[in-house]
Amino acid sequence: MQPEKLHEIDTIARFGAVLHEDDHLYREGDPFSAVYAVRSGVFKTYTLNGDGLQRVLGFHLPGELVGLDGIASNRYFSCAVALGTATACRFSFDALLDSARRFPDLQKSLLRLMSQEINASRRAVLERPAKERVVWFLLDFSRRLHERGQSATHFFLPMMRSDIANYLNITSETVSRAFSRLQTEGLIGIKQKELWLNDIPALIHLSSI
Amino acid sequence: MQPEKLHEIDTIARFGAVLHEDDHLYREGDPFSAVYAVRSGVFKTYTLNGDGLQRVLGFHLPGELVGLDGIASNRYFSCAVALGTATACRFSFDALLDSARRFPDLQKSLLRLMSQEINASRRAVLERPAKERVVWFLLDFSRRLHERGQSATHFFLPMMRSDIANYLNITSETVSRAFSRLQTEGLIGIKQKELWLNDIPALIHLSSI
DNA sequence: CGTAACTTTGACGCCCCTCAAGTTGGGTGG
DNA sequence: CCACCCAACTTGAGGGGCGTCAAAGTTACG
Repeated sequence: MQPEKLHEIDTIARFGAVLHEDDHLYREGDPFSAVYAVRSGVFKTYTLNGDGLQRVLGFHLPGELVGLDGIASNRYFSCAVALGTATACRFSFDALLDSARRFPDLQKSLLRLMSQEINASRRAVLERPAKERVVWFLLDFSRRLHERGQSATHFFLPMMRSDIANYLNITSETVSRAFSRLQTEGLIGIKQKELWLNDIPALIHLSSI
Repeated sequence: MQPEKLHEIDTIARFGAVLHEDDHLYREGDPFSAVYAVRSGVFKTYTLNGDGLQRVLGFHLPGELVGLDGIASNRYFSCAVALGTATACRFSFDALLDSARRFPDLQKSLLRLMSQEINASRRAVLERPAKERVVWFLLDFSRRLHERGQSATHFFLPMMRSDIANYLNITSETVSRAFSRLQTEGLIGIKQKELWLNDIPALIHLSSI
């Protein structure tokens, strides 16, 4: 959103407490009353299928909005959990709607944000082979970190391999094998959760998204 | 949306001409100025990838809204084409936004519609085996027809096998084999584009969505 | 009736899932 | 501080589902 609107937003925002690993912003089925803007750290959103297993919907960095999926049924459609220490800013949805009515720019921003989610490129990548999905994930994460002033070539992956795998709809073994292969090819370096992207152009060529 | 709001909507709606097979409501990249409500017939939405191939995003029945994806970038993100004779109702987006400001219920309806698209169950089904995808497609189409007063057990599929396949991210051969298998199992009957669902409970059990 | 587009069916191969075993690293308690 | 434990990660072997390729069957339309 535009910086000149931030003072408007502040009037309806309530800052939440500091969250730690496994703390939830909200859970699937909770009554919907607010959306949250990530302020620091990384959040994971997921739903639970019939067997109680997670289906990872996304990883959310500072500045991104979570909870919009609750609009549809007045209950949250997903769970949002902190991956490590994190903070988020709460926006009462009723107040946000009211402001949106009075400020057309805010209304448009809200609609634009939701429209972007509908068009999300993640859907396209789920139709590609496993290796391309993994490369796309790394490039997407890198780009979003870079947009927030962090290094695009050296960063940490706060989530487990199984979360990445679940998000990309492949198995953690396949993610592991893809990482290993990319490392022996020299395109990335990886040590635990620490990651280097050595040849972003080559990676972009590989992902072809 | 609520019937009691329809007279409001009519004031901003402009009825378009009758469309025929292959006529487009809009094309990817066109400047975004309006959304469309399907009034009769079926529309297909799709994007074009780098090689000029289609990627089918959805099939849209009377009462459903298409074109919302254009909000994100002020240009349509997809193409919308009629599958046979069809009509659609045009809503100027600026007028719609203005009305949404004055009528909170309309604002909420719009947001709810978009939120539903974000949560669309289609995403979940793309993570299932081919046969389940096909069964889900049939059940989804059947349900939506039934909600519009048509038969849930006997109907026509206006799209080609390759469109169904593309939509479900499998090949048309796999769709064909799934149809054949379901027919020999007695769960469906299929002759050209004419379809019977003989055992919906069994099909629901198969799709497990 | 002929042609082109669509659909169906079969054979084959590869990618990725499953299953299994081994390795690594962080956390805990003695 | 060290030994232990458990979760997470890595690596390998084997199998099955689905894509690819090919060919025959079917329908629409001139």
